Amino acid sequence: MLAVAGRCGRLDVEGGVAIGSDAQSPASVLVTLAGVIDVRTLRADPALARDAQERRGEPPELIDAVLAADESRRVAVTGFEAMRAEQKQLGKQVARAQGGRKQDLLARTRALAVQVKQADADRERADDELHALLWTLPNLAAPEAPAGGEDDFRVLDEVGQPRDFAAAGFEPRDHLELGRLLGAIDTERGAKVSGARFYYLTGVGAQLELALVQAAMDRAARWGFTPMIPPALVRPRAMEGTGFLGQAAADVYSLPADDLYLVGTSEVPLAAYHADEILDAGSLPRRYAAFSPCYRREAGSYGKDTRGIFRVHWFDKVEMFTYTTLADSYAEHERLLAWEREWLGELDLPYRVIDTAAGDLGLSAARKYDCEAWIPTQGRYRELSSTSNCTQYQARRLDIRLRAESGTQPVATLNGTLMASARTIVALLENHQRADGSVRVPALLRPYLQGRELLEPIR
RNA sequence: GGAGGUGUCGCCUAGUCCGGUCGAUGGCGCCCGCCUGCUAAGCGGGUUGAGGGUAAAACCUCUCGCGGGUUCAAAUCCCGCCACCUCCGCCA
Repeated sequence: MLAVAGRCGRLDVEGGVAIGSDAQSPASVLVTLAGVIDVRTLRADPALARDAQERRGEPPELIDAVLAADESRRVAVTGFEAMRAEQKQLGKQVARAQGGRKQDLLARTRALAVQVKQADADRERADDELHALLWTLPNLAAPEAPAGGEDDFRVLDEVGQPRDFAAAGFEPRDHLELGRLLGAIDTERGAKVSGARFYYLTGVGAQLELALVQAAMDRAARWGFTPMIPPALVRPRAMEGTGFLGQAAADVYSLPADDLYLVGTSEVPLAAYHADEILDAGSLPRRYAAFSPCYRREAGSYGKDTRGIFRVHWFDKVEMFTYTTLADSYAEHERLLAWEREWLGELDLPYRVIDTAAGDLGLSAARKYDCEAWIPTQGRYRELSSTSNCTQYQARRLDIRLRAESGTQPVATLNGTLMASARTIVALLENHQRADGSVRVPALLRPYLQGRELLEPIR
């Protein structure tokens, strides 16, 4: 749900070979792989990087362009620095010199100043060119991620049994119809006021969302996450740093008059939270759970999921986010998945877990698991939550480091949905409905709904 | 929205009027060593980050909120921006 599938991820993958999941230690492999965005590592082993690009379905030539830009940059840097050093030396002599000798020095140094300025401009241009190229590179797909595109995911697990409504003797209503019966969802007025893909949660619908949010935040806090309510409008830096202005740019709402963006997920403000900071290794992992609205333009999804509130321009979400070391990130990814599963289990929803294919990863993810809940009226599993290991990709862009004995190094960042409101409501209503249109409240939510066990149709 | 003030290496701070001797003072904290039954105190040293360079060093460059300008030379002068603080106005 987080990553909006984009153009880059759609290219056909040819010869993309996923290294089997039995590959020894994922950590040891990825320590080197994840550093690819670091030019020096890339310089040291370009073949590895080219190969990684191909597995994602991306053009490997980009790596060579980066290397060329890097070479030019180093030439420019060396040239500038040599001149600048001379200028500083002469400058010191100028300060001490007198009379004619001073005039001679000034003449030399004046000429040099022009050259230094030129060299500095060259260096800056070379720097910008390298930087621009580097920022177009996506993170490297983990060797374990299945090769291919959107449909090439691997199913890791299925939990629970989809209900047999035929056996129960009634035809399931879809969430929109249930929402009307319960007085919980109003899409007509949502469209009147804001347009297509907008809605009002009304009455018990509003209460249900608040219950879900509170239950999710309470759980996250219990698991050790620091509760957060972050800003939903951010500067370009935060958006770029998290990789959302690349392939997903068309799905981002922007406010050009104020140079701000509406976030599609609180992953953005949570990742940028520690931008430009150096964290003590001892303070990791740092875990945050944020409640925020999420805004998505859903460009390119015309005609998809147009009924109800399954795919909307705005919803609220409780998101988990972790800062940790690269070495720990793989285990943390599994932990985030485990928490997502625990949550879905407590909601009594049948779901499956998939391992997203390399070509369907967002710009910044190295690996992504989605949890998909069964939607009875659609007869299939649909994404309810998603967790990504972004390794050091976002941390490099946002300059978030950790202090270790051997200097500093980028941290690893991970994110995972705990509760995305609109879709969770869809899944709850449809899966827990009864013949009379009432809906059973899972035990976990009852304390947050005044003990109610059933949501009843109004009138 | 209006007026004023502030922004220095983890924290605090000197320097900015009068440009070069300031990559930058001092204290706290932290690290290493000495000393000491132990701890504390004391003594000596170290302690921004990044890039280039090297086998590794040496060495060089950049970094005083950010960006630009003036100058042979900018923490220091000029311009713009940002953030924070105070006061006034407005407002959920």
